[in-house]
Amino acid sequence: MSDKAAPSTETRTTSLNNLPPHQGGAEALARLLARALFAGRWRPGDDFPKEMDLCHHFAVSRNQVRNALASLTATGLIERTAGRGSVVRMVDDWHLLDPLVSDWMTGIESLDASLIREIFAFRYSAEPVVARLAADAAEPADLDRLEAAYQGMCATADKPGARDLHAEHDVAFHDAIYRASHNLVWRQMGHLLRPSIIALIQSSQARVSGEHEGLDDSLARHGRVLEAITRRDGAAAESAAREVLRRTAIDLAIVPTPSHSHPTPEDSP
Amino acid sequence: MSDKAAPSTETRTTSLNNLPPHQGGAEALARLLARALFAGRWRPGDDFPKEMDLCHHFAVSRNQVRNALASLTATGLIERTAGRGSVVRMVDDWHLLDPLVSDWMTGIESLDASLIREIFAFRYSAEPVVARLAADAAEPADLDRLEAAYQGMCATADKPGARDLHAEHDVAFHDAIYRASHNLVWRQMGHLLRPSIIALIQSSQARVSGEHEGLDDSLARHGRVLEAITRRDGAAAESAAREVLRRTAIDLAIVPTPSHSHPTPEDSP
DNA sequence: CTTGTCAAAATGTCAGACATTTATTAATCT
DNA sequence: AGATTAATAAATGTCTGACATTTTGACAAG
Repeated sequence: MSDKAAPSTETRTTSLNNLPPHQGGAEALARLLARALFAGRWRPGDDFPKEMDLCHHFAVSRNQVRNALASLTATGLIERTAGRGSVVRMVDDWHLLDPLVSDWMTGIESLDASLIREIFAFRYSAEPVVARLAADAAEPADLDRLEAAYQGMCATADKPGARDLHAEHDVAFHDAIYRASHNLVWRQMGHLLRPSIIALIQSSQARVSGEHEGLDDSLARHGRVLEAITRRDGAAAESAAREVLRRTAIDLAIVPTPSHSHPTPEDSP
Repeated sequence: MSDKAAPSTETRTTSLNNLPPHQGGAEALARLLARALFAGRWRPGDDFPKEMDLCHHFAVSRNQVRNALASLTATGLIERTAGRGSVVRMVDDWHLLDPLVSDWMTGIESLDASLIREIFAFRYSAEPVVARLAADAAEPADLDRLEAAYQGMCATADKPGARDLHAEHDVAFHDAIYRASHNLVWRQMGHLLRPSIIALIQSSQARVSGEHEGLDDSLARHGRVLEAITRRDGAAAESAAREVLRRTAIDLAIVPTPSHSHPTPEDSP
C-alpha cells in the first residue's frame, strides 16, 4: 500500500540508532530526522514514517516523537494530515530562514546541489548590499568582531589540520558583516550562512588543492572587505564583498560571465 | 513577588475571550497570544502567564495551551525554563522571518514603531536588488502576476471603501517581484511584506489625505517597476523599485538625505 | 458501474499521574 | 548572627492509556 518508507527505516536503523547517549530527547530526534531528510533519505512527496513506527524503532515515547514531528511541521519540512500520515513537502516550502533548519543543515555532505546553489545565489546578491550597510552603520564593537574573525582566518590558513576552525572563523567573519548592518532582519539572516559556507568549503576542498592559489587569494579579498568597512567606504565594501563571492559564484554558474555581471562604477578595475 | 502578569490577565480577559467560536484550537490560541504580545500586552523580560492560568482563563485543555506555547517558543517569542515559567524574549530574538510571525503581525495597529522601521529599512535595501534579479529571471507567468496585481491596484485606487483590497493588491505586487527572482530564499521573504505594507498604509492614511498626490504618484512608480521588469532592464528595475520606496523611507528617516543615497548610474534623473 | 456502509489505520485530543527543575522558606550548625 | 543545608511549593516536562476524528480501502447492495 504505502511505499517502503517504514520498513526501510527498520533496515537502516543501524546508522540512525547510535545517537549521543541522550541529549534533548525530542530535540535530538528532530535533528536526527531532519538531517536524514536533508541527506536524501526521503524525497519530496514521499511518505514519512508513522508515529508508532518511530516510537518502536527509537524506543522513545509517543510524546517525544510527536514533539519532534511538530518541529519538522513547524519548519515546513513535512505536512501531517489527520488520518493519512506525514508526507515530505516540496523544497520550496521548507523554511530555509528558520535558524533550526540552518542548524540542522550544517555539515550534511550530500546536500542537494541545487539547494546549495540557491542559497549561494542569495548570498551573492545580498551580501554586497549588506556590506555597504555595514560600512555605514558599523560601531567599534562590530569592527572588533570583524578584525578578530579575520585574524582567526589568517592564523588557521594553510593548516590542513585546522580546516574546521578556519571554516568557523569564516562563518564568524560573514556573520559579523550582517550584524554590523545593525538591522534586525539582516542580522537574523546570518544563520543562513553556516550551512552554505561549510558546504562550499567541503566541496571546494578538492579544487583548492589543484589550483592552490585559492586560499591566499580568498584571504586577501576578505581583508579588503574589512579594510573598506573600517574605512567607512560603502561603495568599496560593496564591490569588495562581491569580489569575495565572485569566484565561487562563477564555479557554481550563478553569474553568467565574469565581465558584465554588475555595472557598478567600482566594478571594473 | 512576580509582577502582575497573571492577575492582569484575569482582569482584561474580556478583550481576549471573544474569539471566533472555535477555530484551530491551539493554533488560534497561539495567534491570540502572539497578537496580544505584539500589541504591547507584555514587554520583553516580563513573565508570561502560567500554563494553568491560561487553561483556566480560556477553558481549554493543557495540551492546547502547551501546543500554543510551543509555537511561541519555536518562533523565539518566549523562553520557557523548567521550574521557573515563561518570559518574553528580547525583540532581537524574535524570528521575524518565520511566516507564522509575519502572519500574526498583520493588522496590529500598535506595533512598535522601531520594529516597523527595521523591517522597512530591510525592504529599502533589499527590494531594489530583488527587482534587478526579477528583471533577469522573470518568466511569462511572473509577468502575468505582476500585471494582474498592478491592474488590481489601479482598479482600487482612490476608492476609500476598498482600501483593504488595494493593500492586498499592493502586497501581491511586491510579492510577485520576490517570486519573479526565482530564488528560494528571496521568495520566502515575501511573507515579510504583509505586515510591513499593511502597517505603512494604515500609518500613512492620515498623511495621504493632507498631501493628496501620494497615491497617484505611488501608482505611477509601481508602473515604472512593472515596465522595467517587462523590458528586462535590470538597472532600470532596480532604480525604479528604489523610487517606489524612497518617499516612505525619507518619512521614516531611514535614508539620511534624498540626494546621495545610492550612487548608481541610473539614479540621478 | 456506482453508491453506501463498515472497518482499519493514522493522527489529534484529553485527562491524570508522575518526574524534574527552580526558587523560597525554614531549620540547623558553627 | 550568619551561613549552609534541608524541606516545601510551584512550574514546566514527560509518560501512559484511552478516546475522538479523519482518511482510506474493501465489500456488498443496488
